[in-house]
Amino acid sequence: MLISPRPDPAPAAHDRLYRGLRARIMHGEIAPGQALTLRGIAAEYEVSMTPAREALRRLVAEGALTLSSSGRVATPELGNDRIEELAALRSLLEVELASRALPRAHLALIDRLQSINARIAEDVTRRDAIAYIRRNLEFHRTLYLRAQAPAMLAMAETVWLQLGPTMRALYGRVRHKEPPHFHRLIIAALKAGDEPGLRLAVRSDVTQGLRMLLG
Amino acid sequence: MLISPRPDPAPAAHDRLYRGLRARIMHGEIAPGQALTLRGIAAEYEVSMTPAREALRRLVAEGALTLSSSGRVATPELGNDRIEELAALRSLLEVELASRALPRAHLALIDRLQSINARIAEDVTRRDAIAYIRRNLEFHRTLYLRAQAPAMLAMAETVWLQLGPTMRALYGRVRHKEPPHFHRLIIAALKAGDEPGLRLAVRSDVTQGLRMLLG
DNA sequence: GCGCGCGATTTGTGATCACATGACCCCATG
DNA sequence: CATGGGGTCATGTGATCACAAATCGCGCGC
Repeated sequence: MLISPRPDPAPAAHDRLYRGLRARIMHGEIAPGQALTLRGIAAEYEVSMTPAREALRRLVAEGALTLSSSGRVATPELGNDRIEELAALRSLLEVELASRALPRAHLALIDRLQSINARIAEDVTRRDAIAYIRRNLEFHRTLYLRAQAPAMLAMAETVWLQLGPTMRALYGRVRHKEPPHFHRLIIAALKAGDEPGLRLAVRSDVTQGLRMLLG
Repeated sequence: MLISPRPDPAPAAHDRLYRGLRARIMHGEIAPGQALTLRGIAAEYEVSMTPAREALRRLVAEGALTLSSSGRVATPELGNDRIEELAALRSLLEVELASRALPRAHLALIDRLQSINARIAEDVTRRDAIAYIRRNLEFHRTLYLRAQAPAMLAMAETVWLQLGPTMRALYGRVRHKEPPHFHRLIIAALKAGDEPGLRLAVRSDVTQGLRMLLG
């Protein structure tokens, strides 16, 4: 009796659409206010409307897309107060996640964070905003995975998702010259086992980018 | 030029299903581990499978339902670590929400909270667990609405949703004799404008109920 | 030249159907 | 009596269709 060598050959169409769209939104590949049509998405992924509807509905439920009164979906155009609120949420959640990850952060993790940070520096000099956003989130997610708090991490990712299109607009117009300063503070605090310093560094890193969007 | 007297006569079927199911889950009317079938839900609400699928998918996206590997949906059966994590999330979010509501809390709000609290006492003596859960959440939501932080409130409600079926199991087996003690502390702190006291009272109230579920 | 209204087209909603898969149950067999 | 196999039924997935409403554009009239 042989076990099938591939346990799941078909990852379900609606899930494929969901993952693809989610990644594009979170990484800022879609501008704020851009409308997405059911038939358009369906045609792009070469499926029917049904899975496209489910994927979009799921993203709307997570706040990644807004649903107009007539049912049209589009990426959200965030007002200043909403951006401020989401930044506060990032602060709350990510400071807690970092704090929980601290006692579990061993050397291999710090090495990984430093290598991600090096790649971020490359993306900065290459002026690649989308790659920068993606790797910045990878930096944070790598750290927070050590917190062993999946529900909390999921909530943080939901916030990232909601900020995705806006971050694109931000990094698209701001000229980045410095590699991430606060990331080095985070790594230093991790090395030193300095929890208050880590909390401050994470809060600063999270707040920094969004603050210039408000001014 | 006349404006139509009823701007939205048809609240959309899938949304009606979503709201109905969401309320039932959040208020603990569905036991943990209970399976929900597409055709069953569709028949219960007298619609076809399509809107039922969207409503269930949306609830899955919010964490209110879990999706097995074969696509079946059921209310989640939470492990102790997950419950602990969700309680920590409630603490984080709701302490912040209460803190933001404090400077805006005027007398009318406190009166409303006290009247809700009185009804909770009635529900306790009546041993009505579902009514108790519903009014307890109403108490918290009424306070947090003053925080003017819709995204944060939405996240808190998502956590409530995930805890809904588990809370039912909790209050179903615990014999409640005392009316909510910490609610009175919250009201007292609001009256006194005592922010540290308010934070402590909210954290205690949120943690109290879940702690006995872990032991 | 400008605004308004009407019509064609786009778009979301919901129903129905065909299909594949996983679950469950009953019975035969050791 | 326990156990395994086979078949039936239940269930999720995705496609297609009909319909209604909203949107956009074009042309007419002022």
